[in-house]
Amino acid sequence: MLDEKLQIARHSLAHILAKAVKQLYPSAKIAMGPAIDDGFYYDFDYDEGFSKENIEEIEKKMKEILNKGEDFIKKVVSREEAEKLFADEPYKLEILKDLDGEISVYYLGDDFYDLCAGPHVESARNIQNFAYKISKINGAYFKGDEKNKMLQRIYVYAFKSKAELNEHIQKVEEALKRDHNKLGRELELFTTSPMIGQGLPIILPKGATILQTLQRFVEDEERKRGYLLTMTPYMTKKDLFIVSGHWDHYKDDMFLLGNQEDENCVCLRPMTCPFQYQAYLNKTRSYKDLPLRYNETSKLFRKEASGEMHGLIRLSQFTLSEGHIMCTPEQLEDIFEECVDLARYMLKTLGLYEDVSYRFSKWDKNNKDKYIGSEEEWEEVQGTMRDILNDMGIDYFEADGEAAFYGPKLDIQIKNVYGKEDTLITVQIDFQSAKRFGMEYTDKDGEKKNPYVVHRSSIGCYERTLALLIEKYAGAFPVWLCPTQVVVMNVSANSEDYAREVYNKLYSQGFKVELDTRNEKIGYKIREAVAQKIPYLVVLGDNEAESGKLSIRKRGNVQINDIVLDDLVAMINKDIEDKI
RNA sequence: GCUGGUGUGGCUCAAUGGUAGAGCAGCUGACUUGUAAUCAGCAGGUUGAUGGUUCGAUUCCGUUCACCAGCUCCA
Repeated sequence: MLDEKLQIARHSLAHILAKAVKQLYPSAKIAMGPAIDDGFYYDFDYDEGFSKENIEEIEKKMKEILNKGEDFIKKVVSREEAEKLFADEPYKLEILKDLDGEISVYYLGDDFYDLCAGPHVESARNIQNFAYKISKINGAYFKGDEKNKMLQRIYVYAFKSKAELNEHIQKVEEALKRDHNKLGRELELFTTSPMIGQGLPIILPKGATILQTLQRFVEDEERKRGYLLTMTPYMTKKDLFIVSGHWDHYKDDMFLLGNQEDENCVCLRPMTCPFQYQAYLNKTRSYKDLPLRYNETSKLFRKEASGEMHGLIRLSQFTLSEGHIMCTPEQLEDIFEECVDLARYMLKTLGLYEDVSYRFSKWDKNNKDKYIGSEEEWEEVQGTMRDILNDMGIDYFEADGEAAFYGPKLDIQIKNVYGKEDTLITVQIDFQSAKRFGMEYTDKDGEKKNPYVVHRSSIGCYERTLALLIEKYAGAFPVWLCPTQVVVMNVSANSEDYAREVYNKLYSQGFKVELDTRNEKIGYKIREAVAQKIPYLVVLGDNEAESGKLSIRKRGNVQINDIVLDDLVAMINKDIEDKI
């Protein structure tokens, strides 16, 4: 829970910022400035843009204003008065239009006032001890609408004390060291190429090894849970997506081969759903066949806006642990729970369970064009979903306008090191597709009925998951996921044969092991292995060669001398079995 | 897509209008060394690309591509 008083103080500081900017740059127009998790921001329309020098001026001016200790004085005004007061502030007038009820203006001294509902601290004196620092300045659309003008958003960290501020700044710096985009490249997990283009990373051998381990794990677990694996095409005639509704609702996000008007136009698939429906349609289904669980490790292709793609989080081509379950209405709740259970099992195994939040993503009834199905149907299925979520005791938050075009979703959300939230896993109820594709089952009573379709991912997008794992573990992955679990190295040429022998034994145990015989660079190669976060280094010299034992260095700088190979094998196996 | 930033060998960084340079990594040879650096040598760059200004551009300007953050959109 956010500290309400703290948020009021931060929001009050936002007005101090606005006043400072207005005094320094009178031509700047003010928009709005709410409190956020680590401070506040304020949006300005200032065509010159704010420079680095401006930042210092602004911070200094804020201090000056704070030191005056003026009171925040509220005045309730009529709409006409407000329009007069803000005649020169077009964004305030725009905001005014959306207001109904009491219109309040807050004064801070004689020379500054702002249209704001409040609440604020009583006086700037109350927040004089706050520590703040402008963290970044970025563009942001007025009212979050890309059709509106892009304004300059000044983000400011704000905390009760200098110590808290510094602690936060340090925390942010530490977090950024785990940035998957930097670390993932350093650890040689992936790279990108300008010749290939945006959103199309090259997964390097170490990254590929991790993804392979993950994929095998996921597919094995899904099989245990009753899923049937499909392998469906990467592309299709557009007919498939016309029936599914994607052609109308998703065409702009698809890669199309050939002229889209042409009958032979081919689409690269942005999702696997309708392909698996065709598998369902392969023969007549009875209620006895349900639930029918299909899974597929799918390569998907989505045309994203150029500014959207980054690192391994948002890609043009990505791999989804995708699945669809066809079930009867009676089975829906159990199936939904089973999907959430699978997702949670995956999160626990990966160590991400504590890091996620649950979003109940609903449609936007003011934007019906974006969806298929009637209002009654939407309200009904969302009601069903809410009941299930409540029955499960999931602590979720609701979000309007985040549903898929065919149904509501439970999105499992996670934040990256920048605090940006993305969907990791999703479970969706689809009440439309079966009808559209004529998917039926013969029920006990002999009636043909449409099944529900539950769309779900089990670890979500593999690339994105890898990104979050890099950040979670700062590259020091759990041993079962490590692309290199053991490095064997020799101190001098004398011990090279022994190192080879140990390497071969470990290799034959199935471990991911590397041999490094550049003994003339022993210091360097150890540092290199440490930097690569290798779980086990086996360093061998004359002593070990003679005794037939091993000296190892475990990740975290734990030195263990004179153990036998079987001990090491047991240690690694235990790590692998424990997963985390 | 929009706003802003960045782009010099594999990596970390120099050079700022005047012949692109260093350390590490790599390769060759010597050394055989026990946890932050053994020695010597070699090789590696149309300074992301492209157009312009200039006697001369890595440096200034335009365009473009890529990377990063934010907004918008989304797995």
